[in-house]
Amino acid sequence: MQTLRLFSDVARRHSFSEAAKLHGITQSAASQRMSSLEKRLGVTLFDRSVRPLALTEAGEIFLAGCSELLEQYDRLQRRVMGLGGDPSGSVRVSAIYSAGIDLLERIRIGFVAAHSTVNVEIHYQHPEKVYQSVREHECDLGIVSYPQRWRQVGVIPLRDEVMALVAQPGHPLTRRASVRPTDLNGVRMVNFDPHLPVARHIRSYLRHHGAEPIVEHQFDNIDTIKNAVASTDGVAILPRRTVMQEVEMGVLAAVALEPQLVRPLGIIFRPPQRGSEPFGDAARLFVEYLIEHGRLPATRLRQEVPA
Amino acid sequence: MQTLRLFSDVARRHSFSEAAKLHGITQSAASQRMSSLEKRLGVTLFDRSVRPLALTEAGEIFLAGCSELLEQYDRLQRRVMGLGGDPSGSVRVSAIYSAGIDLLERIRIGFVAAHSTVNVEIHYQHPEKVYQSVREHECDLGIVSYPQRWRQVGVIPLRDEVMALVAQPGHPLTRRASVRPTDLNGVRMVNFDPHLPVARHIRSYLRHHGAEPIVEHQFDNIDTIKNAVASTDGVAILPRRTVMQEVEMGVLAAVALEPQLVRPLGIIFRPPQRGSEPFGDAARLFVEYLIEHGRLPATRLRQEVPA
DNA sequence: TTTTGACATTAGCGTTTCTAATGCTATCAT
DNA sequence: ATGATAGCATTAGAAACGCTAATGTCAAAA
Repeated sequence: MQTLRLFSDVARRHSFSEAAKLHGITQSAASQRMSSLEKRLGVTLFDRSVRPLALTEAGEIFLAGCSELLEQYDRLQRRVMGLGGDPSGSVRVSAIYSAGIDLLERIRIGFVAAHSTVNVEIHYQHPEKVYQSVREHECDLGIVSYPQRWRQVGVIPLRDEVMALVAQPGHPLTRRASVRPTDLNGVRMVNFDPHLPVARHIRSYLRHHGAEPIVEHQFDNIDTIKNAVASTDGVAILPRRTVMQEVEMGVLAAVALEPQLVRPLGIIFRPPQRGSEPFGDAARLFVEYLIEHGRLPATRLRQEVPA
Repeated sequence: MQTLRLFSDVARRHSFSEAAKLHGITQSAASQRMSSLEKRLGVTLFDRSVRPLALTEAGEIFLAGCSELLEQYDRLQRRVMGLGGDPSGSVRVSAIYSAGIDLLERIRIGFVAAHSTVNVEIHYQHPEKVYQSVREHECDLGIVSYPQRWRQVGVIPLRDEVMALVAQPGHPLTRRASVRPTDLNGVRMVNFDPHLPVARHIRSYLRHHGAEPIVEHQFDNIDTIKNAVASTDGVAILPRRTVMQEVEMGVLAAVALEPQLVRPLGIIFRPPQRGSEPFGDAARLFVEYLIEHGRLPATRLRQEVPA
């Protein structure tokens, strides 16, 4: 049983040493246990010939089964131990960078304060990696923008983030109370990398409202965009929340867009296979907390942007 | 894992020593392992103060969970090992005495011949015990007559056994090609114990056809009834199949009943709980074999007896 | 009450599994 | 290319764990 748990951790982290540390044993012990597990099963579970350790096909299957098995065992143990109380265990979250490290960290801290038996790990990654992590059992849930009910993932809408026009404090457009898309005609703009969902939605928003800004640069990460805007005369459309701090410090200025543009954030998870629960108890608890505390205090009605 | 398997066997057999033998270890080892399991869980699983060892409430819950878990693990292991072949493991069957030791044994032998990796154990018990065994996870499936979709068990009809009038070879009624219920008026009869379902159905059959035999004795077991009939002038209504041998040997005579009376046999099983399969792979295979080979060569249409 | 069967307990031993140290190899940076 | 680095494999020895055998205890049956 403990060996399965070790396997699960090794597989998710793609590392013997990390998993070993986590279990309080040496890397050597982990290696030996995994070898003997493979011998028992008569199957190679890992591909050791590549450096971020990979799983073989059999390993993938075994990982999926193990996750389910372990969760089930934990549930059983909890039931038998008569604990109606908090579940224990870990929740692994993969989030896109721009989900807001500050926001998620605040939520995480509040959560572990309320449920001290649960450990929450958040990894920030590129959107593609988030989907992949969820599909490959490397995490319990993912947080992405514009969640798509893609094959192999389920979706829970989380919140709509209001987008705002961002520019240097001295920029002419920042004088106004709000900016309309047509005001951006001919304005130099910094946008997201075109293969990020958010970039496609912004372009679509602009095109449908007849705006044709000059896209000067494209970055795949919010911080770089903020830096670019702060040091040039370009503008950008970013989630208002992500620039709050810079606005207060006077480094950037933000102006409301008219009509409003929102970026939906959502939780994605691997949908239940035949007969398994979508989340483990710890993960479910966290999702509930996330929905409760992660929504905007006063959520405005979500406004659809024509695709 | 192996400990869970041991627990499962101990719980089902209500015996440390038997389970230990089954696992090729000493009773002492089994005792120690179970103690340590209890310590790990922080719960008492067994009630050791009664002699056929009992399970505590927590033990019952844990057993149900373990069964599920172990089956799931076996499935996973098989998948990973790339075996699309026969499942391995044990199938535990509880059957009523009168299901026919000869019939079931023949089926069992045929089955293990075809699937050598599967072990089949059949226990013959009283009907109540069979239901209890199924409900309490002590077996994978049960075989009973007049299966009732009682709470907590699922039902698969297996076969209808034709009932016949049985008497000493010299008895007047055995001269005839068939016997009608009214012919039994005033005849001395040996019947099943009234709290067996089959007895209630026979009485109901007789009453609805206006027959009023004199019920002289009541036994809860077919062999005793056969003995009683063979050594007195009483008659009995028994499944024809169960007296074939005695008829051939000239110890008993059997005559068809008109209208026909049948006793349905069925398979009972504990219905799937949330998300678990109704049978393990080995058990499913056996059930399929049972249905295939356990039905009468030419099954006559089942004839309902008004309740 | 006595007997019997079954579980608990203990000590000692054997196997398993761990650690520590070292070697090997894939990746990365220069 | 070439060396540096990180991570896994392998080994031997040590610690830990689980098993057996023997004995004690208690519930159920006679």
